[in-house]
Amino acid sequence: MLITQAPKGTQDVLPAESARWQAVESNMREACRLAGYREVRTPVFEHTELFLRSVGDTTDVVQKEMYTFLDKGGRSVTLKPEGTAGVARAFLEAHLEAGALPMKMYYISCPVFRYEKPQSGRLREHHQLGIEVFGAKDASCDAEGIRLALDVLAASGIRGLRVSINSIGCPNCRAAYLEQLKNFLRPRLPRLCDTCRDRFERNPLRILDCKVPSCQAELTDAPDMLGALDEDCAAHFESLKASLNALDVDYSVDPRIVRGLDYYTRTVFEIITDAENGPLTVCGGGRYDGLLKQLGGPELPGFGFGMGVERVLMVQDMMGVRPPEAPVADVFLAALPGARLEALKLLRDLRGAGVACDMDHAARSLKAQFKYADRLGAPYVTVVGGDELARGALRLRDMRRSAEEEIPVSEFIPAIRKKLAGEGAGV
RNA sequence: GUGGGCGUAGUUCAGCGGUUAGAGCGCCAGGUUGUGGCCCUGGAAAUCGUGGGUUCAAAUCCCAUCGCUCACCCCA
Repeated sequence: MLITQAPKGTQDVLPAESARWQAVESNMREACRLAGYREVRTPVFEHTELFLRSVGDTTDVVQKEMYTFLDKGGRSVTLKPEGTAGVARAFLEAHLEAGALPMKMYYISCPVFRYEKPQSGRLREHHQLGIEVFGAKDASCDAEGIRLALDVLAASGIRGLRVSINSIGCPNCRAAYLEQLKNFLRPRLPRLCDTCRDRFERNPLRILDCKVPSCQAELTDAPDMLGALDEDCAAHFESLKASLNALDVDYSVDPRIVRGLDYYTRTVFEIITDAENGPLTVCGGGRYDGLLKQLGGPELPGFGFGMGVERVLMVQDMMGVRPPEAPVADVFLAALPGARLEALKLLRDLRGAGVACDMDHAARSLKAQFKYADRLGAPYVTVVGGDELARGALRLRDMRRSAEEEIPVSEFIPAIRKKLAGEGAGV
């Protein structure tokens, strides 16, 4: 039994996996650079009050999933359960509304925490990539964000995802719709399932998404939100669809997309794939025009999304997308006894010339050093020492071709660089 | 929070009442005293998750507990 164990619902990213993370992250950075987003980093924890007022104090996320605790000063703080609130707070605190608007920001592999029972694709700590834009009211902003998310996924080798969009209107038309929906449901309540009856007061929109067939049967004539949008919200939704078309985004309108965070207005969307156990959302987001005002700031619109890094990697696995493994070292220096200091000097010279190289640090036999080099994936191993070194040369072994040659020390670095440059072209 | 499944070498698993608990892969060593991968030989490695109970006898049956995992809820 090990004396240590990672906390429930957490995952280590071990050296063998970290390159995959970095690849997704660099795809995000590049897409954001091209689209004029700049990185923002905010604290891992915030005042609990921030989430109560943004995410919403009646949501499941706030009511039962937050990591909330008192610090030693008696302040209630919470590990962030999502990315938007902290960025909104930072935007307001730094008075970025006084600068150029819209302000387009992104974040990379931001840890987020939710106290849930872990299962496939769901962790207590996971990481999100995302964007937040403040001060852009047009639906072209929403479409641009969705396009960006798809571009990041495509660059990460993932295709064939479904984009589902919906509009949940503004507080005015949504309130009217909810009344309409509840009036429709009230007489049918006895025939709905237990969870739906529970949802009636808490979150009636969710009932539309119930998977129980008998509930679905009751809902065939239910009013939908899209039909209840007011004029401005309907126009915004039409504009969103036109913008997505302009950006070549294939989407479908899904009136059941709701989202579990209170701050959303108008546009909500999800990017979904089919996992073994059913649909899996890899990215979700939408518009939050009332958020800054609600936090005591100016009335400025907002839009953003969060993308789950672990889920993206999961989809890559499902689709067999596996980035090629880069060797840990391009050249491994296998030192013979008595030549370790020579090897160490050569190591520094090679690195100074930009060659990734490594050597043994465990006084191992030549055989063991070769074995280690092989496991690092090193394409070249150089034997340092012995007769060759005595006459001013090094023996270079090409591990894949099992061929060896002797190179004078003075020509060694240019020679190895030339070989590696050839590799780069071939790959 | 509710409900399933599973805990046996580093790992994937077999064994499911009866001597000293096995295998594949991995690991270490040797075959090759200056050379990896393949092959051969040998070796190390398990208080059978933990605690209690039943039994002449428990990895195996029962109970509890902890852990992992999957689904619901919700979400990335």
